[in-house]
Amino acid sequence: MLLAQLEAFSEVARLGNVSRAAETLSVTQPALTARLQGLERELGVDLFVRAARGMALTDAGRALLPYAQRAIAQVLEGQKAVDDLRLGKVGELFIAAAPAVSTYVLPTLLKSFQATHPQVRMGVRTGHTEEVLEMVLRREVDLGVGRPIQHPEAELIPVFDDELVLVVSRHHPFARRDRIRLQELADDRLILFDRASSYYELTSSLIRQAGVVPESVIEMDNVEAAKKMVIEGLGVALLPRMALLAELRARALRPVRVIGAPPVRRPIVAIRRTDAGLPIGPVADFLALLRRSRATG
Amino acid sequence: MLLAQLEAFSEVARLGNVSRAAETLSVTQPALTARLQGLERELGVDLFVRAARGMALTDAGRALLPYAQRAIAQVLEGQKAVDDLRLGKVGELFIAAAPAVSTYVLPTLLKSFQATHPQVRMGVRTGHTEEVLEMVLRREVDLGVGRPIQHPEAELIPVFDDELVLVVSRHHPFARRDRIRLQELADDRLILFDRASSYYELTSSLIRQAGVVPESVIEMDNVEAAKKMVIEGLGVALLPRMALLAELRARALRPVRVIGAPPVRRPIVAIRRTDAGLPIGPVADFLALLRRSRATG
DNA sequence: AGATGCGATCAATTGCGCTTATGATCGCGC
DNA sequence: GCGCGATCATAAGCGCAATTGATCGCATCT
Repeated sequence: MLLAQLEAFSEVARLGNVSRAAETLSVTQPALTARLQGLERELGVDLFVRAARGMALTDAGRALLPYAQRAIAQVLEGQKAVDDLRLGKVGELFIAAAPAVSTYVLPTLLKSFQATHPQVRMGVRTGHTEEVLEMVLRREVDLGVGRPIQHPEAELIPVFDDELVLVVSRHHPFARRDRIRLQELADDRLILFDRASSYYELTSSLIRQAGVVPESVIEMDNVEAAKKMVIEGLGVALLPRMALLAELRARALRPVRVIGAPPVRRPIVAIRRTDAGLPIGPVADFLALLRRSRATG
Repeated sequence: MLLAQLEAFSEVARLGNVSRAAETLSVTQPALTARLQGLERELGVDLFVRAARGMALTDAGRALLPYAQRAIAQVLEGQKAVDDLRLGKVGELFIAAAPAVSTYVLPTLLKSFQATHPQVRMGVRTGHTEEVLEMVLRREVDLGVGRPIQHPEAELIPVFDDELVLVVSRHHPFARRDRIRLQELADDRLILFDRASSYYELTSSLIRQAGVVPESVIEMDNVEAAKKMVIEGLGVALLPRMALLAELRARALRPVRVIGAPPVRRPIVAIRRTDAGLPIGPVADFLALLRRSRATG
């Protein structure tokens, strides 16, 4: 049985006239006649009584009509559901993100996403990249955001590069200078944060690599506290740029470039299950937003 | 969009495997692949992620699946509904019938019909043939049963011929004789029934035609009373055979043939709206039963 | 590394529906 | 009463698309 036959049946039943139904369906009248005959042949009953005045439903036709209409309606609704999803109108967007992303990137992004996708249910879960990967693999979230991590069932989509920025307080001597030499850091107190974060390792190795042994080190367990310490003039810190946007803009913290030390860039990637296919709908839209957000970083 | 595409989609989604789905659908694997690709092209989204292990639904596929399944289910249920109707399993059988039919024919018939069609809702309305016609035209009933009556929107289907039978009591002198001459009736009391019925006219004209003026006439308004009168020996009566089946079988009434007077036969017909099409299902089954019942008359 | 399973692709064929054109029937109006 | 318009059915030709069997490419498993 063909959907076209049911549409023909439904439309002819509605209009009681093959020729007019042919117009509204944009086919020729013989084509419709053939569809109806095919349907009647397949079902083994007459669906219409042919009169000079047109077509009238038989009992069998009356019995079939509601089923045909419901079948057609389901197809249309299905198309609409897929369209809505494809266009990102409806759906879900659950994201797992690393703490820095979750704290400093997502709020702004999700706000503007919510504005353009009011019907999309959203949710965020925070964890380190390994946990993000787990949540993606367990399908607890539609998308993960974190640093690159390899797994056969996960694929990574580059999103933007974060950068470790050396910052000092506005009153610090370095604040007036464009750039300094790494050795000058030896006199400063270095503020590290979150042993569990990948930044810790990066920061430490950078320092060690330069043979600089800072006079003292303060270890914090979160970025927010570290920033406060720097602002209060307790030391300098290498912090991810995405965590500093507000303070840099307000000039509460000043970036300092280190001569000879190339910027430490860390790619941020989106993590998807390999078997989820190309992102569509809300996920695709959010990914695009995420990549554009590089400009704001 | 084709129903075949939705079936392909649904089955592949169920089995996660194009080749196996092709088997259960009795088509080749490339055919299924083509259907899926066509559906994806039409919807503008991927429905499956192709992996070495098979096919996995995408979000879009998951969104579409319930609609596809419901559409298919509606089609199947529609087929079943038509089949049930065609085979007379379900449906309605509302009959309008002339009084004699309603009283003497339908009870037996509907009893056996009910036995073979337990799921069919039945109903009977009684009226003279003109009223039966009206009920048919107003679609209050599926079928009328009565004497022939012409109307442009009604068609008549011969069912059986009823016969007017001259009956006498078992003690009547005629009871021992095969046949009598019409003139012999002159000595008898003639029992007529129901001025409103067509039988009245027929009976009267038969008598008048023979030039016989019965000694006396008793007029009853129903067949049942008339039969009782005859049984009690109060006279003779010309009554429809279908109203006499029980008494003839019990030999409480005896039929008498009148020499030279051909049997008065009256066709009983079924009455259907012209625009209702060929009877199917319960109506068709009952019609067949009705025509076979001629044997019992 | 070879074998296996799976889906995509290819080329030839078939079938089926669509369109245009024509026929058949009926009701209606002049 | 006869032609005309409306309506659905039929016929013939065409073209698209589905089917098929074979083959390819890829990935995984052994």
